[in-house]
Amino acid sequence: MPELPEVETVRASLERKLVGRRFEEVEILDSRLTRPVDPAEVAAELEGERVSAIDRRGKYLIVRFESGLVLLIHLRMTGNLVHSRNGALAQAHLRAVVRLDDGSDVIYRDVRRFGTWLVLAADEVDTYLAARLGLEPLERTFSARNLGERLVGRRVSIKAALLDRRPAGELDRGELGKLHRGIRRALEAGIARQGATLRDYRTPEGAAGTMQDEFKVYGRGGEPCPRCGTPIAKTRIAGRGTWFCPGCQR
DNA sequence: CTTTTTCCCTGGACGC
DNA sequence: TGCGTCCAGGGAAAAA
Repeated sequence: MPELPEVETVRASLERKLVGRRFEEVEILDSRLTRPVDPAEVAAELEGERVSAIDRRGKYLIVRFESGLVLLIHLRMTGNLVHSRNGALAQAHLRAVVRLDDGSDVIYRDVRRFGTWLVLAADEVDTYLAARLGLEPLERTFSARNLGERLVGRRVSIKAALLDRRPAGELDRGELGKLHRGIRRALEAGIARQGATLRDYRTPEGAAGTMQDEFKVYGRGGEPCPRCGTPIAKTRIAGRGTWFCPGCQR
């Protein structure tokens, strides 16, 4: 599933290929992608637009055009952007195709159809994202202190970052510092390895990431922990599968 | 307000 | 070989 490192990998790749290019022809084949907006309307809005920048905020890709128009893409579970110089022939689960002015194509595939494309005006983007996202974890604005501030009063576990099952609001300063550093290190390692390919994720060049090779517990229920040998346990937190070592991560 | 559950969606794994 | 069931999970929305 595309997490932040995967989305950053996609962003960096598309930035190299798309900035300065014009969207000559846009075809949206799945109406779920733009729902509730008519896909033909979105396609018509995008045609003729020239890309000025590709940014990212959280897991959102932000395609900015010279006109000020913005295309916000979220890959959700299985969304996949591929850059191709040989057309979009017979791709499975093809949901959209963008023909660029250099003759190449950006192909959007999505097995499970959770991904979204949303067109906004430039001045709407910050408001839209701010309502949905917290601080950007690799920016300077994200500090251990403001991480702590956001956890005050929260009683749920910190699973998002660490499989520590204590209430998130009870972390002291030292623990917040460790969590903060851990979040950044994990994200940076993921970006350096082009993301993790557990099943569907691929870079726009079609390559798999390698971060999954670094995972120590994910998907390894019952296997011995590589650090202490305790069998890895699986539980469910906030509706999501969660693996952890009961020896190292109590 | 916070937290939990349900929903969306498909394909792969598994049991019979 | 085939069919039913479960699971994966980001995020919105509904329920608690």
